[in-house]
Amino acid sequence: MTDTGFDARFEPGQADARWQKAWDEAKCFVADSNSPKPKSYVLEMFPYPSGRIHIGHVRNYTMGDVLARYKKMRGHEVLHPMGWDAFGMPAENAAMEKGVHPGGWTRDNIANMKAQLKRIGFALDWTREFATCDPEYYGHEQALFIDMFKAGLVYRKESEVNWDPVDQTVLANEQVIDGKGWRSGAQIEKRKLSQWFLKITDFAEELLEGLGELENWPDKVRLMQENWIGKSQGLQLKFALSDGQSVEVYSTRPDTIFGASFIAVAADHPIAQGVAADNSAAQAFVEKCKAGGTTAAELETAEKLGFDTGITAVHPITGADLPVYIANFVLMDYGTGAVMGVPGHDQRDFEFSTKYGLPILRVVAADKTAADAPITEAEAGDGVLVNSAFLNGKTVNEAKALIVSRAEDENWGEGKTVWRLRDWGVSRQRYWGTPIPFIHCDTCGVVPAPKESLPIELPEDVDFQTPGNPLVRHPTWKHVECPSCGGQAERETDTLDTFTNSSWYFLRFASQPEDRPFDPEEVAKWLPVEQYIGGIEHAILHLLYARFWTRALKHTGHIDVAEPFGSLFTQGMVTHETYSRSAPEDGRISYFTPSEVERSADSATLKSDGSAVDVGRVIKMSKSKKNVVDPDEIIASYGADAVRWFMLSDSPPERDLPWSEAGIEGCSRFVHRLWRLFGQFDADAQGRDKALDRKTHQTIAAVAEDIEALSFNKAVARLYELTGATEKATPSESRNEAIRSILLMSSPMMPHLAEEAWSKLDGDGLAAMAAWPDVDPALLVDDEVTIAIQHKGKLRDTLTVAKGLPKDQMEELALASEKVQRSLDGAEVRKIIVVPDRLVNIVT
RNA sequence: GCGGGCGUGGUGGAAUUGGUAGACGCGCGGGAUUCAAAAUCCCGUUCCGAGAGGAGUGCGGGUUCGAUUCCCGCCGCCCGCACCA
Repeated sequence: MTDTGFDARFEPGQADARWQKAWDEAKCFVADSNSPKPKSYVLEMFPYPSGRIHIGHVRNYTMGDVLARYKKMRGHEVLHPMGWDAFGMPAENAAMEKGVHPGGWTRDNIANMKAQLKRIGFALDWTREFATCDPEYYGHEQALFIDMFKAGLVYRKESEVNWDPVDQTVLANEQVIDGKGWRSGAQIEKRKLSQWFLKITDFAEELLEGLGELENWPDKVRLMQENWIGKSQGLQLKFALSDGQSVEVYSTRPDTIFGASFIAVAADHPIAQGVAADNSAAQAFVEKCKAGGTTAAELETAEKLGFDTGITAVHPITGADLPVYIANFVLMDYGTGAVMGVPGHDQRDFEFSTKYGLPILRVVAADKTAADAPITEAEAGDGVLVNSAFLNGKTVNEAKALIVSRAEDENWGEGKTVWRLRDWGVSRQRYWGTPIPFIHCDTCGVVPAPKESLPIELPEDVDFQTPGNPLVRHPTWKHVECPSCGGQAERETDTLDTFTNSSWYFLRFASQPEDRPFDPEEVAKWLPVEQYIGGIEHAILHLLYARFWTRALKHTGHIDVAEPFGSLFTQGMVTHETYSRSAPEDGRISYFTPSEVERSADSATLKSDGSAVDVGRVIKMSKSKKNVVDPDEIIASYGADAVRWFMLSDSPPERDLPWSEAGIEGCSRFVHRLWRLFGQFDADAQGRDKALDRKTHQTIAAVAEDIEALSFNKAVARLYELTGATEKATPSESRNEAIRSILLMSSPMMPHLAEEAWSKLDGDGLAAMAAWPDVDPALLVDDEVTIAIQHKGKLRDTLTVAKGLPKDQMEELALASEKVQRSLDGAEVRKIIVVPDRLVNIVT
């Protein structure tokens, strides 16, 4: 055997850094938009610079990296960029807790995390890196925001926030715990502020329609967005009130109008406000509704409460009087802020009616004879109308249409399309975000900042020792001349929701001119993103906002792309079991990190004292439960390739990946096993090995398919199989070809190992630039197949037969089987089902 | 509460479109090598059963010659719910 110069062991400690440097120097991963090659834009959701790369990031970026490297091997010009979603609350929290500046804290974090990413060997085009907190980025965002304003997509309106009366500050939903401020513990109030909104509802129809074209998005994400947009057809109808006014309600079930037993309005509905003005009990109830959380989840899980206003509404058909309630579960933002309560056929209305003793009527039943069946829970299903005068016997859909046309004829209501989607409130009363580029002038009103004045940069000299927004307190920052009249005016002190930063960053990656947000021609070259990868937690908000911005920018003439992400993949979380002990005195639980614990197959002990700890469930890694592993530590122990391989193996990428020490060790063993196999390349070997050739080519085709489908776990399993088969084979040209193919196929996944072996085997240039191995189609098909012989649906025997064997011969062979005859035991054969190349099922 | 998803050995999972359940990895058991260990290699490993055979994909039903796959009803866990990113 020729000496290939392989060292006894692969040393990731030395090889990793060496090859990372080589890729940098060769500018391997810098994307060239002028290249004639087909273009692939591979993008993973960029991270928030929290300080350390999390193992979940590693998984996300490894998947993208494999695809990017694979595409390159297939001859594509690949854009695989990275940047930082750098605005957000954690930086302000750090500023408050540690007295550091949010900007400095963020930039330090970015430097650390970038170094971590580099150590994993990602094929990223770092020349396009930016952070959203760079004035060069958010200045362009300000310009885009002004353009949207000019296009009529931006407006201001009153909207509620969580107000902490002690800290005198606005809190995010996650900072409100059980209705109390997270720091102050004070009862949170809802307070109305004038805030900025983007008219995403103008695009509701388009965003809904567009989902139909996103064939390479997971169905679940499309469905979630569809439900979120929530298009519904219903009836908006007017009820005359006993106090001489009227109330408009919206219902998606107008067919159940004969079952209405009350009207309910939101606490901030004008009718509720009117009643509260001169009724202290009503006032108290409205106040009560204002306390507590603003989130939909809280509203809907809260006990359904109502206040009887004493006003009654006249049923437009029966003329009956219905009581009007103020209710805590009615949302002012949806429909008209008032509903008709039909307890028989809506669960919330049912609970409400049960509580307040209101009549519960059946107006829909399975059939006419069930008209008087008692109602024990709300029945929202289909059926025929009963107890409903002229609607009796009609189906739900027929009844809906009849009621709408009658309402329109008689002029008390009209059919209407209503969307659940609300306009996007982008105002944040915080420092660390994009300043909203507007100026408030007493004379001219709210005017956009001149484009020449952009970027409007955040002031550096701010203090976080006093609660509230530092931009408001800053001595000079907000004072400016009105661009319109030149008089004294003030800057807007609200900043933009950080979701706006992530709504167009993928365009900035595609091109980065200084004087414009992006170059439309470059955008046209790269967009849509060929493969976007990120967490399922972004299924609705981020992805919908990014789709909206893209469409809005098309509308304003900036670009000619409607959908930013051609193909979407949502990956699962990385999980780990937890280690804890509860203190005997007070039962307080303290958690331990995996590195503090010695874990064997059936026990877990704390390294420091050698006694047992409790092993908890496998859950998402979180700092509070300490079930985290640090990428740096494991890379130092096992090398980048073992970590990358672990990220790809076993668990399907869309599912959660449980981290385990044993698993990473297994991966590390495989890295070294491959190294040994690569070292067995024998330049003097002669002859072909037909079976191995077939296996090699089948694997190349299958791995390519798996990578393109992002089924990395399957690609990994196939590489294990081929590795096993190759190890067992005797030296031959075929075996050398198998080794070379394994090397190239493993290159996107374990690039450092591949590069090291490639150089030893005198490969041309860098493995990262090599081509994917070719497949001989003739070797893909087997000429024999194993078929199953079943009797009564149970497996009795298997036979190896020539592929494409005619049905009657398969049947004959099946009946000839001794095992089958024993199972049949002389029973009469009634039917034989034959599936070519698969099975024969004998029915007796 | 509402919307969406997931559930297969000790364990992560595989299984064309309804067609041999458990590929491949981890762990575990046995063996080889070694002064010894590490590393490596070989064999075995769903459960019950000596075997023949039987049972088995969260639970309970259904459709089918045949169901992990399709349908209905439950249970458990996870994600989102508009100011976390």
